[in-house]
Amino acid sequence: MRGLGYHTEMNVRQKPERTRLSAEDWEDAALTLISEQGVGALAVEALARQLGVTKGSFYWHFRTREALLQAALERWEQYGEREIISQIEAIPDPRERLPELFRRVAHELQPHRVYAALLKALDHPLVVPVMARVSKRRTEFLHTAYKQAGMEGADALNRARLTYAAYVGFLQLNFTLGLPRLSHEEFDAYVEHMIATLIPA
Amino acid sequence: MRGLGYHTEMNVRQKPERTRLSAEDWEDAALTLISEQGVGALAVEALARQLGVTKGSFYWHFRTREALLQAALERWEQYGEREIISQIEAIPDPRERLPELFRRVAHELQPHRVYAALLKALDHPLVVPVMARVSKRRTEFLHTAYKQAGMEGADALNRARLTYAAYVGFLQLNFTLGLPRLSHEEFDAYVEHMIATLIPA
DNA sequence: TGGATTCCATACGCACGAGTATGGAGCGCT
DNA sequence: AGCGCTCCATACTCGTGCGTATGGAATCCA
Repeated sequence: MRGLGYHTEMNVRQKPERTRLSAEDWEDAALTLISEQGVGALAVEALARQLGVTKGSFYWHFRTREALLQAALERWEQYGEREIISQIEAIPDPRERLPELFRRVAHELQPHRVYAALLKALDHPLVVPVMARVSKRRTEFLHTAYKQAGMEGADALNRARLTYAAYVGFLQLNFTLGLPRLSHEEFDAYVEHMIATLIPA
Repeated sequence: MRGLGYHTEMNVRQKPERTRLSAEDWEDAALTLISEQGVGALAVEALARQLGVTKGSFYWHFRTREALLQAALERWEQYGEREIISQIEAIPDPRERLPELFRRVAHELQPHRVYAALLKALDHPLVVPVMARVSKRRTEFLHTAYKQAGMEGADALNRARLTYAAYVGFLQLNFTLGLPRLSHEEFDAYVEHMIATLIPA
């Protein structure tokens, strides 16, 4: 569990072994709370209870609640890139990158929980620019991937937009809306259908 | 403006000509407020100010704030279907229905404001079942449309899911995130690209 | 070991928004 | 005219959650 990936040290979130807390501990706890309960549930006293301390601790590390949100979002944004992108870029054949990307993203649902939670928190002014940057970068990544796969300029860009929109919409519909409880086989079939229709042969 | 479509009477939202209010007036005002400011901004005193009355009026028509939300959502759900669907079903050639649907949906952005606002309010327990029902119906409509266009059973269903996910994601990315400020020409090109890739030739 | 610094607890104040109580103005009906 | 019902205003209570003030414990360092 806890399988996100923030925090540099292991052995976090163990109830008895709590000594002193750092700002990063609060940010990590905030991110896990967001991924489980949404941004709206981010309250300082609730977080403090969960960490076994009181508000007094919090307001030593952060000036305000918004400051924590800001820091947590920044942390998430900086951490979240790098991994999958570099893995995909390591694939030699450009025409194999997109299908592989689709399949990997589809089978690692855990890292998308925060993104999905942030998606339904687009009311908040602080998350909008973060999501805008992240979505822009990912769409650009898809854009170059489609170009490397042999598509023309304008088509590659629109295909990238369409692909990312499908990703976002899928998260909303199946993750947070839990719409058509897909079985494992149905889900795989859906992914393969996506690959077949969105990726040029 | 105000161009949604609730309320049976015309002449609503005129400041001086206010006599007595009905429950429907509150529901309509709630929906317009939601489409402009989001569900989180739905406060009874704010609504009352906007309608030129006080809370005393509100709590005569509704037992609680949640009751208003519930009623407004119900109203929106019942009103919002019928129109476009029946228009599309009137098109004789089944293979022309999907492109026409895409183009019509793309050029009537106004009715999607509420849906987009509800999309970023999926935290709230009351909106989840409503959005689930609406999304389910629309996806099923797409499913039959794809079958009528000549696709096989499983492919038609997955294509319908993919299409609707792209729609939802587009709303999130461009509407609420305002991501790549598309010009009118770019937007049309994107829609045509969608038609070309998602609809079988 | 004593002092400075870091981290945390306790106890407040305060704003905001939902819900309640109660009385009053307007209209229909006889 | 008088009564009753509908709709609304005013003035509260109350819970919740942010932020503050201040003192105490733990840790580091000279």
